[in-house]
Parts: sequence; C-alpha cells; structure tokens
Amino acid sequence: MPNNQFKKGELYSFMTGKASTAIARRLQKNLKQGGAEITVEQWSVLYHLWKNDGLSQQDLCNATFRDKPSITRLVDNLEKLKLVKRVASKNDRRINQVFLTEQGKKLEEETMLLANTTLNEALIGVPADKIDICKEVLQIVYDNLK
Amino acid sequence: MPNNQFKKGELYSFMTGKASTAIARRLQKNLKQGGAEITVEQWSVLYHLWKNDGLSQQDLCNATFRDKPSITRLVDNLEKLKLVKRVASKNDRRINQVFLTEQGKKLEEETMLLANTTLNEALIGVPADKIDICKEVLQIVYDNLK
DNA sequence: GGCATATAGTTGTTTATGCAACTACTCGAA
DNA sequence: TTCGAGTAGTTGCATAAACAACTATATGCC
Repeated sequence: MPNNQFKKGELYSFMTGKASTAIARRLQKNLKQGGAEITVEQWSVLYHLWKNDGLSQQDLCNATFRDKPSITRLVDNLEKLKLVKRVASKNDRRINQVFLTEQGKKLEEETMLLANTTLNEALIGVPADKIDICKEVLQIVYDNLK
Repeated sequence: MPNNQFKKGELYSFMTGKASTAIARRLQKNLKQGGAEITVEQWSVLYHLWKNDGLSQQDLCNATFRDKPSITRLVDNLEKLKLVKRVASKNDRRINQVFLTEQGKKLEEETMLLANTTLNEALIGVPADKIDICKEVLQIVYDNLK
C-alpha cells in the first residue's frame, strides 16, 4: 500500500498546484515583457495549433484538458486577436477546424523561446533524472483522474 | 547543465498543470458528492484555517499563493456561507483576522476525508519514493519562481 | 509632531473556468 | 426513411483569477 506511506499533511501543495500556478504566472510575465500580448491560456491553445494546425475545437479540449465552453471562448478571443480563424469542416458540418493566421504563426518562434526561458528559470537546481520522475508521476496522476 | 537535458517538447504539461487541474476537478466532484457545498478554492482557504485559525488575509495570501483581491473575494464568499468571519485586529487596525465559525469547523473532518480519498485516487500506482521526488521537484520549482 | 513610506485590505476591469442546458448535425437501426 | 442516440459547438450563469488603482492604517525618520 504505497499510498499509505504518503504524508497526508502535505497533500495540499499537490492539490492547489502551487508550482504550476507559479510557472503559469512567470510565463505570463515573460510573455508580457517579451511583447506578446496574449494570455497563458491563449498561448496553450496556440501551442497545440503550432504542432498541428487545423485541430477541431474538441481536439483542443482533449489536448488542453479544458471543457468545450472554455475552448469556445478561448477561440473567440483568439479570433478577435486575428491569431486564428474557424473553418467549418466540409466532411462534418458540426466541426470547426481552427487554423492559425499568418499573425498566429508568427508568434511561435518568439513565444516558444520565452516558454523555454520560463522553464529554465523554473528548473534551476533540479537534476534531470528527478525531472523525469516528476513528469512520470504527474502523467500517472493525470491518467488516473482524467 | 541539467536543464538542457530536459525535453523541451514536453514542457507543456508542466506549464498547464494538467495534473493539478485534474486533482482539483476530482476533489470538487468528491466534495459535491459528499454533500459539501463549497468550491475547491474555498476548501483550500478553510484548510489553512483548520490548521491555524485566525490567520490574517495576508497570511492566507502567502499560504495559498493567491493575490490580495482573490483572498478578499474568497473570504467574502466564505462569510456569506457563514463558514468564517472577519475580526478586526486590536493591535493593528489594518488587519482582518479570519476565524472559523462553528459551521466552518464542522466541515473539517468530513472534507479532509474526501480530500484524502481524492489523493488516493490520484496516486494509484505511484510508488512512495517517486511521490517524494515529485514533491521535492515541485517545491524547488515553486521556490525558484515565487 | 509631521511627513514619507510601507503594509493590509477593497474595488474595478478583463479573462478564464466549470456545469447545465441548449442547437445543429451525424449516423445507425427499426 | 425516419427517429433516436450520440457528438460538436454555443450560451447562460456563478465563481475565480490577475493586475491596477484606490483607501486606511502603521511606522520610522527628521
């Protein structure tokens, strides 16, 4: 029963996600200082589109672990910013594919650098093997609960 | 240069905190099913008050890593729910101490059980030594960025 | 004492979130 | 063929978040 060995008194920092909140906040700050006028949440949607342009909104829900209304509104705001545009799928008219605009594509290089900077700031003093274990644990937790 | 060995392509799940989002969502669900009509964020404030009743709002900011307006409104809502009450400090009239009501105290036992259940669900299949390493990494990340 | 500075808390604004309820479209089976 | 179930997306509502700007109180230095 490995779980019983876990100190319950420290469950709190897990549950509140202080570390990921801190990372998100720092990334937001770095984006702003780097001149990128987007939110971290918008960046997280763009991130998946840079890897795979034309994803449906449902795909973006799965990729970002947000519900459909959240993605609807994030895409709304990204469209207002002229960074993406919705295109109705011809095969299935229920589906909106979300495509990057030229302006949206242009943000990739600059903001990925800022994201890498943020991550390096976060991971100062953490050995690579422990990072791997941490990622592994977080992945299992996610799979257990998703 | 340990950080350079970190695969940048996987930075995303770190930054979005999918694991902690999943935990929070599950805790919210468990609270609801257990009949506790509070949000996870409200629970996280109560959690610190159960450990240390009478904290100031600023103390709660530090403990929960939220800014002052967030705590103002969380305490507003907890006060509406009759779970806490603000008491102006006599020594320093700028300070509100936040005290649990009887009703607020009553929630501890039941919801801590639900929180432990949630954590056990999250950590199925994760060996205790890896949990410790994960906590250690998240603590360093938090300290690097806070 | 009195002013500058710092700290505690509140309010306004924008963005994001989750859940529930809704519309629109697709697909399979009677 | 059509009707019922399922899927994609939107809208309404309540809560929460960050940042900026504000008030009120405390403190330290002259």
